[in-house]
Amino acid sequence: MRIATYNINGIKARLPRLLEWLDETRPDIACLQEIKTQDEGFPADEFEKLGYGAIWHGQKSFNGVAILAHNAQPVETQRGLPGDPEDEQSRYLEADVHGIRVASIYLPNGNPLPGPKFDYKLAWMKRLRAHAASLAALELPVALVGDYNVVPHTHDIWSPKALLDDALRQPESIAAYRTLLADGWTDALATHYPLGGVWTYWDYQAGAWQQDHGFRIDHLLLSPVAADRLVSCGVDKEHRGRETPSDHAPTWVELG
DNA sequence: ATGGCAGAATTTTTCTGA
Repeated sequence: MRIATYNINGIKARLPRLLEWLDETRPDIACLQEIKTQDEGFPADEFEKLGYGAIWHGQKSFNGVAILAHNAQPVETQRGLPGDPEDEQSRYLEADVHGIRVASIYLPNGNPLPGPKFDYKLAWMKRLRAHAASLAALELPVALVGDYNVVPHTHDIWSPKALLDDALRQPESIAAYRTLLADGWTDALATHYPLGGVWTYWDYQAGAWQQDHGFRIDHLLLSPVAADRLVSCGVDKEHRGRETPSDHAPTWVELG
């Protein structure tokens, strides 16, 4: 079974690319981020034609997450990250499907820093850790996948000097990510490619794609039971080089 | 020190992203 995460940067602008990717790679579960539409604008019919059931949590202009499942309808278990009733941003959606509990995560970027956006990022990561701990107690395998907006190591970016002043590479952001992993979550790509050098994002600007100036921020975190089933994982890098692409590439795990 | 690009909603600009 393959589970993929894909920050599509706008589901309306990206629909042809997204349908093409689904048709070509047929993931069993696809978690999407940055759908950038209100609930009414979600093109569920288009996914149904390809045999995908879907749930989504939209928001006007920004954010927004969704979960697609091949030949199945995801059963929603959580909408919005618990822990702050005043947080109205659509960044977390969770479901049971194909025998696994899966969450689609769009973690706050946190720029600029210092400031309220960076504070929000760190508070969000703290809430995620608490909620993840409650999921770890389940009997089901669990996968927390999405755009974490954290570059975990210096070997996860094209140059260790890049983004040093950015929220994606701040010591506090990285520490919060490592604390989450220390609770027992496996970063699938980090485990499979321990030397790094694997990118999931390339900026639209300054010829980043052409020069392979990327970094790794899309992560698939597996509970111990799910991690035991990890067969392979990777990035559908070629899709980043197509016409009018997202700035992220689809990233996936194969579980046995 | 700054720009470079892209998407959304409109406002031919502004905000957000990473």
